[in-house]
Amino acid sequence: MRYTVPTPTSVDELLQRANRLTGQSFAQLAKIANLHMPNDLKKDKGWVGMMLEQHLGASAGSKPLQDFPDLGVELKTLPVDEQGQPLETTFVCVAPLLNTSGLNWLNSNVRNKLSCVLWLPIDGRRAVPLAKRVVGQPFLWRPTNEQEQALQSDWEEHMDRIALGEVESITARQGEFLQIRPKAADGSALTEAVGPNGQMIQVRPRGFYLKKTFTRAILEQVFNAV
DNA sequence: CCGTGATCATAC
DNA sequence: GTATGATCACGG
Repeated sequence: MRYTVPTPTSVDELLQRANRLTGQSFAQLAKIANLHMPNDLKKDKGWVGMMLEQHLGASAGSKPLQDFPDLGVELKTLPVDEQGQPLETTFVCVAPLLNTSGLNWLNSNVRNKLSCVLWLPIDGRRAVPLAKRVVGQPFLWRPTNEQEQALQSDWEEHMDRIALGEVESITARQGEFLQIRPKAADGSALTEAVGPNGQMIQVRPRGFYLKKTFTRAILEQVFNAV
């Protein structure tokens, strides 16, 4: 039997539910959800995120939508170290490589996903057994105008390259806060893109990721507000 | 294969 | 030490 929670009908309800997870260990939460507790995340990289989705009643599925479409809220776990600093970049969504002419920042998937995020900091310390790690203090975040402009600038730079057939020349070093990196099941995954001479080429699918400097600033803004 | 959830692990 | 490029699992 699968553990299901009804999808929250308000942001307040979602926040209350998220707050109740604070301090709970992954072992406790796995038991409640009737989930197998892996020893590590080597072969279960998305385990924590999916478990927490279940606890919060996120709509299942892999649609390119927010986790709580009716509330306009996206859920993101953020693994942090002992000092509360992000341990990983944050995946946002797949990067469109084809038919990009009608796309702009305002209708982009990146903006939609990041317009309102329920961040769930989690203990990401590898030295701590997975079962003993705990959920941190969740918080709801909307980008400031400044943050959104920075993201838009990066997004436009990346999309220009893609539109010009330069996807293969994009590296993760580009973009101040938003980077593009491969995103695939393995090296055999291929998708179509525009090549340097406007022809179709096959490339590894790409995804948008937030660099750690960006999520670190969000954490500081929220927890170290002076 | 695509998009969801991400972390792994090696090159730097 | 850490970021980049690679990879893992799953539902559809």
